[in-house]
Amino acid sequence: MTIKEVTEKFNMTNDTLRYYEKVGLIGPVKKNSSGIRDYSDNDLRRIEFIKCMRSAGISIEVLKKYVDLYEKGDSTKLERQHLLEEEQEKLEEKIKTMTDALDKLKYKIELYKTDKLDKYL
Amino acid sequence: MTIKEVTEKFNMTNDTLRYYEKVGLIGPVKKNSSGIRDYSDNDLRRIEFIKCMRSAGISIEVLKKYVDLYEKGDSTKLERQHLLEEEQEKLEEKIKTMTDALDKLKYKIELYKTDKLDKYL
DNA sequence: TATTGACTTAGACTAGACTCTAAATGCTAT
DNA sequence: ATAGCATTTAGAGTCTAGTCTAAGTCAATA
Repeated sequence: MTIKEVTEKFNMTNDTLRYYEKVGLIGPVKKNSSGIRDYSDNDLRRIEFIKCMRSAGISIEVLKKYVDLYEKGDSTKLERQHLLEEEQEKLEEKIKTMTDALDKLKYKIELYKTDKLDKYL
Repeated sequence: MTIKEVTEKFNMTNDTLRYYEKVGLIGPVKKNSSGIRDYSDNDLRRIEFIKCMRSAGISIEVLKKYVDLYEKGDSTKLERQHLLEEEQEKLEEKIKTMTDALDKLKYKIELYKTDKLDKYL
């Protein structure tokens, strides 16, 4: 699959794809005889995972660490699990923070709708 | 209230407080005869709101827009309401995105725990 | 009175994650 | 075979949201 097709499939730019490859999140992607990338199913699987985790705000640094552990083989399984568990906790906290903010936002909007706004921001 | 007390109350740095003031999110904060900031209750209320919205990822640009509308007076009420409603939608989407990612993360962790991990990242 | 520590400013710097540029090469359609 | 679009690289530039630095002022204390 060409880079163009990948960008369309996952709705991301080719710059981002090459950037992820450069920092080692994916690939190195196989290239054909004239040097053009040909993404494998495995590459696509990774990109999907990475994209999903990035959209949740997990940093490239953490993802890189996970990928590196994966590359080291089975002996890193437990460490990988712990890394994911830590990220799970962080993510749960973030969702909670955002849900709290959402509630406040909704409350404020309700004040606007019912014209019960006080004098404060 | 001094800047120090505010940083402690809201657990943020004085740099951030002065930065928010510089870009017009709060204040200008009243200063005493020797030029030192004395935050009012109103300032504190704003800081709390701003901090909460920032923690949910709402950009400084958007918050600045909201503050500017507020400063313009009652005639901007409807516009402010719409702005908040837009942010509410964005926030709900973000929370959904993150919840989806969290589910995938949990599933993956479950694979680790039950040793049912496949050969992929 | 001298020092210490909090506060002030303007402005430079940083981190993270892209995003863009330039220059070269490749592919495809006319 | 040539126009025109896609792809490649290395490396520079951008954006957001702070964070840090330097140089200075001020109040309280030893």
